Amino acid sequence: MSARVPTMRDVAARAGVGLKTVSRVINGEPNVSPAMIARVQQAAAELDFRPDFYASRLRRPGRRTHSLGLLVGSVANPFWGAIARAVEDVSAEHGTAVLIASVDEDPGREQPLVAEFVRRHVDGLVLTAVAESQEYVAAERGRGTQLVFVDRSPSGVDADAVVSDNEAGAAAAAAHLVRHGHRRIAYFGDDPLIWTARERRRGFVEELGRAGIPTAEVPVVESLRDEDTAKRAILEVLSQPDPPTALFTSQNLVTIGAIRALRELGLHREVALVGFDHVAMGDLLEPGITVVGQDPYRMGDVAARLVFARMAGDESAYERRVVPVRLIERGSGELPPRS
Amino acid sequence: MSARVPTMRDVAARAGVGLKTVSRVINGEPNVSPAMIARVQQAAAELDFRPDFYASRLRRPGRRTHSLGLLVGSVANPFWGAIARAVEDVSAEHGTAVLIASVDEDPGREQPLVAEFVRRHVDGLVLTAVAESQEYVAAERGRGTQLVFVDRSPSGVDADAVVSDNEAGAAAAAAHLVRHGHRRIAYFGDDPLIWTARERRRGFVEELGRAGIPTAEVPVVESLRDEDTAKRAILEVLSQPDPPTALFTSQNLVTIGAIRALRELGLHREVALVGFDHVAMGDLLEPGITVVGQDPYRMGDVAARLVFARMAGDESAYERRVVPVRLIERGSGELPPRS
DNA sequence: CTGAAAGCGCTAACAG
DNA sequence: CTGTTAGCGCTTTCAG
Repeated sequence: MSARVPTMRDVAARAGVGLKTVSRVINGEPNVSPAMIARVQQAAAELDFRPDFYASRLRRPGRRTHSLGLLVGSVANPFWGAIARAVEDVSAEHGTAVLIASVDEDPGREQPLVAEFVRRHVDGLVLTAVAESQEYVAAERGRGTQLVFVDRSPSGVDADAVVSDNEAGAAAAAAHLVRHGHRRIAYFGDDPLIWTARERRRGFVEELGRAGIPTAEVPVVESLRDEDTAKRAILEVLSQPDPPTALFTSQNLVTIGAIRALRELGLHREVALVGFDHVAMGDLLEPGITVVGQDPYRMGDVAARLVFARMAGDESAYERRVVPVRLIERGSGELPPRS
Repeated sequence: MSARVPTMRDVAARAGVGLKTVSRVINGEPNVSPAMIARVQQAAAELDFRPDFYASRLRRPGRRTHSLGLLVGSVANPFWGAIARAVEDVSAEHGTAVLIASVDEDPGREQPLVAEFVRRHVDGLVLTAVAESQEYVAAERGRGTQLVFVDRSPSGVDADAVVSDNEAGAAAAAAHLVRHGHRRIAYFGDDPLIWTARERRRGFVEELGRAGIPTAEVPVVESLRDEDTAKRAILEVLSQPDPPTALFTSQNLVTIGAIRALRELGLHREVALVGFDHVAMGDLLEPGITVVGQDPYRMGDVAARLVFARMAGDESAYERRVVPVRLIERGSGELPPRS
C-alpha cells in the first residue's frame, strides 16, 4: 500500500549521471556544470525526489538532526504554551524542528521522556525539572547534547537555567499587602517539591519577617496542585476563627481556586488577594486580580537562544538567567483589612 | 568536544560476540542464550550504549520513525494547547514522539511546515488547514504518510477531518438570543477565509432567517483576528444609531474584545452576548459569559486516534467526525433586550 | 568538473 | 543458538 519512494540512485539513473553528482546538486555543492544541474533537477522534480534526512545524517560530520526536545509541564496550560511558542519561534529561525512532551508534575516521567528525546538524537534540550534530581542529564551531556532548564532550577547538576525572579516577586507581593495594612496574611502554595514553590514561599515568608510579622505565625498551606484542592483548602482556612485578611497564592491554578472560594463566601471584596502568575481575564473581574506577572514567552525565548548558543559552541560557564516579574495592581491586592 | 558515542560494534567487541548477537539482545529478539544476553547487556551498560534510532530505521521494513507531525494555530492559545495535549497523550500510548509547529493564520506557512514534517519522515500528520487549498497533501499521502485535519475541514482534497459542530452551535446561539426576545443581533467574526468562521456565520445567519429576521439586515462584521480589532469594531457598531441589542462573537478572542468593549461603554448588563468557544474565567465575570462550548481536548483525541488507525492500516472511506458543542448559559446571553 | 569505492550504524537474509 | 555477508540511502574520500 505505501508507495515506494524514489532514491538518489533513481534520480541518478534517470538523469544518466553518477550518484555523487546528484548528491552535489541536491546539496547545492559547488563545482557542477550548469547543464548537469539542470538535468539532475529535472529528473528529481519528475520523480518528486526528497532526500532521506536521516540517511544523510548518518555519514555527515556532527550528525546533527536539527531538532530540539522540549519538555514542559503541560502544553494545555497557557503558561507553558507561551514558553513552547517562544521555543518554536526561535527554533524556526534556526531551521530546527521541535519535539514536545508534557510531564505534568510526575517525577517518574521526566527521565524517560528525556531519554526518548535523546534516543531521537535531538541536538538540544529545553527542560522543566520535576524530578528530585537532574543528575542523570550529565550522561546525556557527555554525548554532546546541549541542555537548558526553564522555569525551574535543576538539582544535582550544574547547568544553564532560565527562571522567573520568584523570590523577589513573592517578596513584593508580601510587601504590597503589608503596605496596605495587612498583618494576618496566609500563603497558599504548590507542592514544595517544586523549586519555584519553595522559592516563592521563602521570598514571601522572609519578607513578612522583615516587616516584623513572626514568621512562625504565618499560615502556610502547601501541596495544592489544582483549582479544586486549592479552593477547598482556602474555604477551610477562611472559615476558621480569626481568619487572615489577605491571601497570597503562589501559582495561577491556586489563584483561580482562591477566587472561586472567595466568591463562594461572598468575601471577594473583603479579603485581599495577590496571586503569582497571570490569570486570564484577571483585569475584568470585580475586583480585578492583583498579580505578580511573569513573562513566560520571554523565558522560553531566552532559554531557546541559550541552547542554540551552546550548540553553536559557546562554552562559557553555566549561568542562571533571571527574568524579572512585575506586580500588577488591579484591585484585589489593594483591599484594606476588614476591621 | 562532543564525545564519541559507542556503537554496536564496540559492544560486540567488548562482549566478545558477533555484531548480530548484540543486535538480537538489544532488540529483544528470541533465540539467544541467557549467558550471551547477560554478557551483551553488561557490555552495553558499561559503555552506556544506546542504539542509533535512525540508523536502525534504515533497514527495517516500513521505515517507521514513530513520530507524528502536529500543526496547530498556535500553542500559545489554550484552544490549541488542549488539542496538542490530547495528541501528545494518544501518541504516548503508541510510543510515538510529537513534532509540533504553529502556523498562526499565515496561509503561506502551511505547506512549508508540512513539508518539513514530511522531510523528517513522520508517520502521520495532524493538521490545521489555513491555506486556501490542501490539494498539496495528496503528494505526501502518496508516499505513505497518513493525515487527518483537525478543527477545520480541508479544501481540494478528500481526507479525514475532526471538527466542532460549528453550524449547529452558531444556530443554537442565534436561537437562544431570539428566544430571549432579541431581533437586532449583530455577528462579529473572524476572517471568512477560515472554514470555521464561514460555518459559524452561516449557521447563525440562517437560523435568524428561520426566525423571520431578514438576513440582509443582520449586521455582520468579519475579519476580526485579535482582541483589539474586535473591540474597536464592536465599539463602533454599538455607538451607531439604533444599535443591536445582542451580540454573537464567533471566536474566543473576539468574545474577549466584546467583553472589553461592553465594559468600556458600561453596557455589559444591557447588551446580550453569546460567544463561540470558551473564555477563561467566563463564569466568574459579572454577568457570566454565555458561550457555545467546544471540546478541543476531545477533538485532538479523536483526530489522533484516527491517524493511528490509518497508520495501522485502516483503509475505510475518509470521514468527517463532528464533535458536539454545547450552549452554556451563564448570564450574558440571557439578558433581555433594552427597551 | 565527475564518478567509483568505501563506509556511517544498524538489520535482513542466509549460512553454519 | 551464533555469526557472516550484503545493503538501507546517503556522504566522504579519492582517483580520474
